[in-house]
Amino acid sequence: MSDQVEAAMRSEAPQMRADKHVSLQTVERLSAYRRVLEELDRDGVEYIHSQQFAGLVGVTPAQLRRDLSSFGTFGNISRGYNVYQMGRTMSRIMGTDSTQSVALFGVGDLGRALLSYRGFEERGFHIAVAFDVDQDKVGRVFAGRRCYALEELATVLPEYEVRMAVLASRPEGLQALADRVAAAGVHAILNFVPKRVTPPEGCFVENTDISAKLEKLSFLAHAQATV
Amino acid sequence: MSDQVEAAMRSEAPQMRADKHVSLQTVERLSAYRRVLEELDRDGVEYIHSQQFAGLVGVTPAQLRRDLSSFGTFGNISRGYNVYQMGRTMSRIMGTDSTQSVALFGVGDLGRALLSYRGFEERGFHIAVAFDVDQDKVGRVFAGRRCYALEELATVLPEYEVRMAVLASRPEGLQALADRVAAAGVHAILNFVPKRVTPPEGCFVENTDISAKLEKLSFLAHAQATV
DNA sequence: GCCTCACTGTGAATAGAATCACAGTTGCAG
DNA sequence: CTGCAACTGTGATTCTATTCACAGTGAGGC
Repeated sequence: MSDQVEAAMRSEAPQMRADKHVSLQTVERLSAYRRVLEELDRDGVEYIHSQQFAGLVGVTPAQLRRDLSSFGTFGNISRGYNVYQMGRTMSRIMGTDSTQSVALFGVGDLGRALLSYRGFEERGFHIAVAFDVDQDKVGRVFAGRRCYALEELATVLPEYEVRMAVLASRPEGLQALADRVAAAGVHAILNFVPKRVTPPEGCFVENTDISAKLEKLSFLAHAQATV
Repeated sequence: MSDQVEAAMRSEAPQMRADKHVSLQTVERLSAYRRVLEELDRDGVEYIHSQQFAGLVGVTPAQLRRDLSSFGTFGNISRGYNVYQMGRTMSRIMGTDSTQSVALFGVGDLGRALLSYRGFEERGFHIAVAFDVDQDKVGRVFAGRRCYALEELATVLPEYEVRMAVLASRPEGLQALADRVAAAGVHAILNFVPKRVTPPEGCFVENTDISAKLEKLSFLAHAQATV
């Protein structure tokens, strides 16, 4: 298969273009696309059409094609999309084709769970280092990762080549923490703390509030019951 | 303050209406609104205008007013919104004014973290019981919650009056698991497993893929660097 | 009691995302 | 080599969400 892949890469290298603007919604679907492509590749599928592919991801074929078209042209008409090739391209687009170091802030219950969560590694992310304010935790090693004091931020982050951060700390002083992290050169923050973070200059913030998800479900279930 | 609250509840009971259709996006913002209202109440704020309120939540005042208007009329012109009253109403709308029992499926790293995560209780959710396929885990008690075998589903769920479920299992057989859970009378499923679940009949499914969030951030950070 | 001021709730306007539908292409069969 | 069948990429359209902007209203001052 490798030869075929090489051939495919030479003859069918996609016209990747750095498009003006890609919708955030499209970006969110990208990882789902990549995951399905990986599965297909594992199953030995070489080409797939938008119809079947869309079915596996759970979107309409039109939406899939539209999403892909923001990044260039991938499809080989009447053969469909080259699974391996496109998987690689997706990874390259998302910047996950090589492993990236991530720092964790807050080694509480959630933080420790994230440290032992294997899903990150599978997708090209490695939590390399942890930080906490609690002096009892500083200096200890959790799931193979050393925990530093917040004060050591500026020296430790460059050492581990960290460019992304995950926040799982207490809500108190969350914004200040985010600001410090951004100032230390981090450009993207994933926030698990149920409190709003105003994105520091030059830094993207993504909020994930798992209780909010439950609340949404609760609303839907109740609403349905009432109707 | 309690007297005032009582008075407020009597004199200013909001015109709650079961509106035809509420946008999902509105629902997602609801929990943010409620969280801010709780904070304001703790700080002793009694009334607040849409301008300041929206600022705290991070939305525009127009959007806030529009969102609220799907549920009825809350505002007291020229005094603004009654913080306590509205917080209660939000809880009632979301069905979180009384604690709800939730079942957890999969007691791996993530599952155990969720068991010890205190955030759920604070918002009216209680993980009452856990299930796992691993015979080593069945019968044990994790963070105060007993772990049952999947086979006991049908008898145990009603016992704990569970109406919502959280999935944190292996990806294998995820859809089958979701179907079984729904068949046992659960109407809402929060899925942490990075694999698509087709909602079973009469059941809502909400997917939360934390790696996907990191991938999104990675894309944004890279895109910015390229531009 | 009346006037003023500023706020809410909402119709109208805009922006944005998803879908439709088809022109253009390409592999393949004969 | 020619014609067919079916797929992609995309302009046009529809649908949905957000923002604008203002009519109507109630609290407070005088």
